[in-house]
Amino acid sequence: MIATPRRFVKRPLIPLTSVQVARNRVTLADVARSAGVSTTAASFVLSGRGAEMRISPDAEARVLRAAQETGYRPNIVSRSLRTGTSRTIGFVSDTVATTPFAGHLIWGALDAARDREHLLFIGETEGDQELETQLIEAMHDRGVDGIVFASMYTRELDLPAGLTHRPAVLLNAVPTQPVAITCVVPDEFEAGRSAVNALLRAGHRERIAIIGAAPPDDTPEGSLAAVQRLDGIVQAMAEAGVELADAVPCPDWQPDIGYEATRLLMQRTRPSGIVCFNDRLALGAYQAIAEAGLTVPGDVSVVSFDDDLLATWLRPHLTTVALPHYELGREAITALLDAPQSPSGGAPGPTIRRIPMPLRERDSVQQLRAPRPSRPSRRPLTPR
Amino acid sequence: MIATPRRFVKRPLIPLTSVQVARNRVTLADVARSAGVSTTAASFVLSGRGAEMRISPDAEARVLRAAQETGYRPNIVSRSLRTGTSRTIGFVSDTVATTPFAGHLIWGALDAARDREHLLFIGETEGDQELETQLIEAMHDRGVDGIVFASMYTRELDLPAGLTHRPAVLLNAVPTQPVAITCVVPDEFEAGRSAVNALLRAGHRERIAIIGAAPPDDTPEGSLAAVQRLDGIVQAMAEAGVELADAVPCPDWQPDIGYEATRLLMQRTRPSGIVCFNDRLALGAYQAIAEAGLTVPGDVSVVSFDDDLLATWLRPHLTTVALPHYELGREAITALLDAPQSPSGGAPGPTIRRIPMPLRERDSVQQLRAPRPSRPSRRPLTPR
DNA sequence: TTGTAGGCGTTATCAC
DNA sequence: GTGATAACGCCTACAA
Repeated sequence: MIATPRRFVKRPLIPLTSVQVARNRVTLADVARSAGVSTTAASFVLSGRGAEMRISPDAEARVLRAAQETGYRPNIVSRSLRTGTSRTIGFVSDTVATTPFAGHLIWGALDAARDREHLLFIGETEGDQELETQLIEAMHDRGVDGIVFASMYTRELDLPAGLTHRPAVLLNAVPTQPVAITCVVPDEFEAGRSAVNALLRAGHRERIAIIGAAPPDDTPEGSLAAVQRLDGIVQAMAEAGVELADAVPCPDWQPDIGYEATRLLMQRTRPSGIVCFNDRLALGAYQAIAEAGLTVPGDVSVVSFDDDLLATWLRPHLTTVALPHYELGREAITALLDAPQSPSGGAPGPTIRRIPMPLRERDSVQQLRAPRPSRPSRRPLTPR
Repeated sequence: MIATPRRFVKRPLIPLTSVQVARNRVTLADVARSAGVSTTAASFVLSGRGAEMRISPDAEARVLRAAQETGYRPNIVSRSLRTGTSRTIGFVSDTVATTPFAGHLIWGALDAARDREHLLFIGETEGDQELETQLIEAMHDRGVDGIVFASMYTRELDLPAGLTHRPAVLLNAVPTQPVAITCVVPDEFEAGRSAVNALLRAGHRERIAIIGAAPPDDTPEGSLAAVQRLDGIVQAMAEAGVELADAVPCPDWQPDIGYEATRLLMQRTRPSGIVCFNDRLALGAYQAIAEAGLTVPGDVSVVSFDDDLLATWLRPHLTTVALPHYELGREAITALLDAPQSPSGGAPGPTIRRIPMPLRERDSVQQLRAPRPSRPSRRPLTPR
């Protein structure tokens, strides 16, 4: 009665409903029966606590074998009902489609989730506040262990209802309210410094211009990226003792706007180096520069932000400061799963984790003269 | 004992585990208690079958009000355990990140799912067969109602294990095996016809060349899109009685390849119209044409496929046949949810739903002379 | 060392 | 017309 693995023996007849779902999965009870032990024993063995519970090695082996042979997989739905944990995370963002970035954000999140044996629900809100709440509720209805709430461009946002009750992480965003929540954002300020520094290091000092925003604070509405990139640029230039030659603010960062802005720039200051606030603007800049009969980087050097796919499609390849979307996605999931259970675990404000934005040096910056002996870089002393 | 809504009355003390999850949701029992009826009655009312079960109007009203007031939301996990349906769908694709298209595919799927009150699990396989199986199993462990298995470019694929047991739909792919499964794919063949026809309609007849594949069958490995676009192009030209002037096959459809291919073309045949097999190739073509001191569309007209974001970034805007990613995503979910329950519901082979690829006419095609009086277009008589 | 039993929240059966 | 009651699959306190 012990040795013979009797699979699928008389399962109790269940009253079939008119439309009965096919349930042909192997259950824990099946495994236990097949191994000749109780479901309790089987449960302990399969959760790795067989030794702890002092199950006999023989019984343990039988359970393991039975599970193997029957291809048993635990039903996470029922486990979730019992334990309240579903190995499932909700990923809600304002956009998954319009920007190619979204893919990498999700990619990183998926990878991190997979490492921890979690699955991801995806939801898109298109910025609709009611939809945000609905999605978050729908996910909680399905027992998610936590939610990552993501924005596609770095910004401040009002925390949607339902996020605060259970574990949550903000991705690419910080809350307007002073709530205790973990935020994962790219380090846009350092990125601003990196971008101009690429130009400064190559010897550009005279005619550096920027496209996308203008000091002190002419930036696209609500874009934290714009503000912080600008801050970084301004600070790095001040440190180097270099004047900003020109700046064209842009309401929207699209190629045609970059094109017009650059035409304006070429008439006004004819810069030798341009920092574009993203790669699309840079595409427009390339077009305008070519149209003026000039070349990149021979006549004009161009640096940019984002490291869009576009950056390596352009000729010459564009030097740009990358948004580390993959890392951002990863970090958000990691932070969520590693978070202490209590949301009230510390200071009464957000915990902000800044992810570095690496400079991708390519072919759009002209080396003007031998690099100056680098003096020890003076990093800012004031906290941001 | 009836009228007073007593919420949160003595819930039975449950033995707390060491780490007990906070369960502060309102349950059906809470609602029933609050309305002074049994959970059965409450269940029937809330599932809209109150009348059918002849619940008194008064009781029904009380239940509805109690649910409203307490903000009751059904726990889908437990419902799923009981009924086997989770209002959840798995979306597994080989890539969500590398191509911007993926976003629109997912977008359409999300929208369709939301219309039907379903949530989407997302998974990425990177083409790894073991990962495919793991993901599909992980989703079934969580009780998904079905799975959409998506490819990012149209192709044939081996059906991964675990897909056939429960409802599934193939997106952007057809199975190599003759299994009964619904497939949703873009109509690449008609797209091929549309592309050349845009050129032919504009009066181009002499020097039409193509970049990306060459007749009869020099196409990138495994790409159904390449084969079918080529077929469509060849057929449309044959119908119009026009010879193909030149063709450059490309192993990979990237900008630099398009650039080189176009340079070759300009030396060899100096075409007046080029059909590029995707927009990235077209970007390369633009670059090569400009470098040769020629203009689009003045000297060379360009048509393409995909309607990448790129298409409207280029100057002039690119005429291209769009991949309807949003529609594809929508259709896959719709097909999945509308599918008859039995997988063995018909012919022993895939059911293929072809989604039209619309031509986006923009500024890269030059009208050569007044359009010829269109003779009735001879559509193919042979089935594909 | 192993098994029994109860409960997670819902739905469905079947007596009253 | 309504309300116990059982069951979905899993986990675990507790009894044996």
